[in-house]
Amino acid sequence: MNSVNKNKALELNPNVSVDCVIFGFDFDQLHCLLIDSGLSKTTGRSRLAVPGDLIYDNETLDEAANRVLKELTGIDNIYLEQVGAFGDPNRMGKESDKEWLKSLRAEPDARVITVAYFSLVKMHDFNPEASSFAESAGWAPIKEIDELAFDHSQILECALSQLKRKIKIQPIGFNLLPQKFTLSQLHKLYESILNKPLDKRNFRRKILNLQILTPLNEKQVGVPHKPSQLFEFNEENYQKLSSEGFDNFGF
Amino acid sequence: MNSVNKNKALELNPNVSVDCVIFGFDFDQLHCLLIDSGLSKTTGRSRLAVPGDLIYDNETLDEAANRVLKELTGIDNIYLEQVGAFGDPNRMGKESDKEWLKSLRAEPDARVITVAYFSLVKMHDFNPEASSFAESAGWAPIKEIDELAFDHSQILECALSQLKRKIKIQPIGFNLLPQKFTLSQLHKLYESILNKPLDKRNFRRKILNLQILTPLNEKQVGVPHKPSQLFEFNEENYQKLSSEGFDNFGF
DNA sequence: TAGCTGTGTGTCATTTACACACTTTCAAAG
DNA sequence: CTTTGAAAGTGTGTAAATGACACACAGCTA
Repeated sequence: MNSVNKNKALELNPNVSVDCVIFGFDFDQLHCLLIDSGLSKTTGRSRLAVPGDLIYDNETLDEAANRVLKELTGIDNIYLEQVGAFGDPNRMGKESDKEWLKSLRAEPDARVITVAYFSLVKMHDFNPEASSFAESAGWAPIKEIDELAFDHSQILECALSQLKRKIKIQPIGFNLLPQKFTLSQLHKLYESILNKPLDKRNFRRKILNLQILTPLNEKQVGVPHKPSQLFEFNEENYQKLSSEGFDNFGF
Repeated sequence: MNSVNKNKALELNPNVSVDCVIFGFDFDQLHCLLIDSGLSKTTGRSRLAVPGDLIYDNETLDEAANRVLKELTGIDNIYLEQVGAFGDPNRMGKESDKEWLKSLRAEPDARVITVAYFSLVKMHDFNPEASSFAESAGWAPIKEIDELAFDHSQILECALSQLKRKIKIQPIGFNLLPQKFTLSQLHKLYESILNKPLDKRNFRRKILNLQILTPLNEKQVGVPHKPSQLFEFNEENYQKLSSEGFDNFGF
């Protein structure tokens, strides 16, 4: 039905979706952006899920994921990485999810394979409270996320473990921080993602040795303690480093 | 057409396939199992590809990949790991591939997303020469593989880099060797996969320190040089090690 | 001006990485 | 039977990286 249609431009593929695990950091904890089904008429409870959509037949998977992100947050050029495909035939089979699915999909019973992505956004660039998704989307601290709809708990878990692995070998964490940040903020970010304490002095030493941070002639203002040095990420040095075969932060 | 049909049991999903990059090791080089399209009637040339198939609507992605492996090699329980999804709308658009596709698929123009896997087989357990695929499947040394059909070059590259990453943090290489093997064979295997020389003594020291090899009271026989000690992989110790948080071979 | 809070810093002991060369053992050839 | 070739196996010293660890200071607030 869908797949042999020559006029593909506006055709949703009923069998393949993308789901985006969107991470954000508020200088204290790692968060994840979730959408809410609203209260179910039958169960009286609501379900939470990671945002996603079916793909169009003329877009790549990456384009579909970027589209979902753009529609939800209004932001382009978000850091995005594929996590993998999830295709259990019963992945959307929970009774409690079917009602929601019927309101979302033209073919709610279709078997859908989803391709999961994780993305990193500067949390303070996007406040769902102020967007058109105020009602249905919000940041949840990772540690407080309980069971999600469909197979999204499993997807979140995979995305998080990929993030943990990746952040140790590439400085992608900078996508979660504003352009100017302090070493303490970066330190806290690593601790939040890896979910374990890291020695402050050793952390500073390792990060600074990498030479991918540029110290600024600027300090924090308005903090009730000694203001700390601000840094920015030095992409040029990182490029140099990675072309020479850099691959380990070593935490 | 496919997706809303309730009688899914024998229904191929025309939009999703799996492709399996099958690695093998002949004690000298890393190989990959490829299938051959046969000579094209129009171009007079043949195309090589990684084996794969559309999925059935009632199987998981992992099951589909296992099925492809079983059909091709006759072997069950092959080590298998997902690489990711590949979904460029034009991934099968090369003219030279379309002829082949027409002979393979009921809907050769359908847009197909494929989920790639890599798998590791004990090469000497499976000799395609002796199988029913003698004509169309064979081992090719990785280094000699040129351009493949569809987007399979890209898939192979991703699979290989995932293998490189993975073999440094988990002893999955043992899936490529017979039960009894020598340290030199293991050494050569690592060099072949990582595509770089590794210092012999440091390699031996690191591997032996992991305590995941059991030395056998057996030596190589019939070799025209000092016969070497045989080892086998000690799964028990590995389990212990990995539950304690082992994650680095450190090459 | 006292008190609080987070910033910022150095050393040492241990571990790990790496570079490097010679002797042993066996089979095959002569 | 002796020689030869080919790969196995083994130890040490040096340099670099890592991990553990504690305290003084700056700047704000009250």
